[in-house]
Amino acid sequence: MTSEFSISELAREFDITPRTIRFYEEKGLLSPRRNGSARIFSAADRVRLVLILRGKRIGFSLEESRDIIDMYEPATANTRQLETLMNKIYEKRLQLEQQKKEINAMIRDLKKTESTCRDALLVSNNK
Amino acid sequence: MTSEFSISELAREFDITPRTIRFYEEKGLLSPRRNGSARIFSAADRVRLVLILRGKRIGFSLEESRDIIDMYEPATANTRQLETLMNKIYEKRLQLEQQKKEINAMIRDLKKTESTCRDALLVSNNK
DNA sequence: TTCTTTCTTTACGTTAACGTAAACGTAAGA
DNA sequence: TCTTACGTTTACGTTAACGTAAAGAAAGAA
Repeated sequence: MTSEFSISELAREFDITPRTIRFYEEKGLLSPRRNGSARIFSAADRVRLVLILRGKRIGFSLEESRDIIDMYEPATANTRQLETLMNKIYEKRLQLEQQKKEINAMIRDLKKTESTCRDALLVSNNK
Repeated sequence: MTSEFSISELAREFDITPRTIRFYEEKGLLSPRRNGSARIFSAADRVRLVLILRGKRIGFSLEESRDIIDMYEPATANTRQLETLMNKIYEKRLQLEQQKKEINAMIRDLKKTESTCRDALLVSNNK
């Protein structure tokens, strides 16, 4: 019950095509185990896919997502590597905070427009 | 002092190329006034450009940004149009809220990794 | 007047992120 | 045994979002 998946299982679950998954592997974002020539995806592979798709929704390129995902697994790094990694993580967090601000600004503007619309509707209904 | 701008002025201010601005016009996101053949950008044009660039940072395509920006100017719409517009705005807001959640999730994960790094550094320094 | 700057249009090139199709292997079911 | 389903690799096609270069107009400085 070590949960493994075929390429089409994952494709179906996340509503993407097998081609997309193969493309991610081609770009070094995934490296599933093989059974002969067939790909076998572990639970960890699945998690990576989830992170890739999340990155997409946030607006990251595949390269950015790969960089971020690689941060999640420091593995066996020395002190120097750990320090530069922490800096990278900090930078990414700043970037994400910035994106949140932009999103909030856009939401605020949309709310304003929405209330303007509502007012216009009230006027046209009460006249 | 009705603040107008040339194409290169805007390009410099936002650190993009004139080509990019022309491209946005080509795609219907901008429609600056003309003096002969030269483009003259109003303050309103500049605001639209700001919104386009903000959309990019959030991860929107130019088409999405155009749709959103068009929402900002209901102009002279009838009741039916206003209602569908409000629905669109609502949808976009939901999408943005969702993006915020994804960003928060990513920040949370990065924080976890960061503290893991910090722990590793402490160990290697104190041993 | 010639040079430099800034603008224009037209058009072909480039990168990312896949789509699509060809050509083939393999295993299960009618 | 034939078909259907799923898998593979290879390779060319497509769209978005510009980059880049060519060729020329207009305007100001030396």
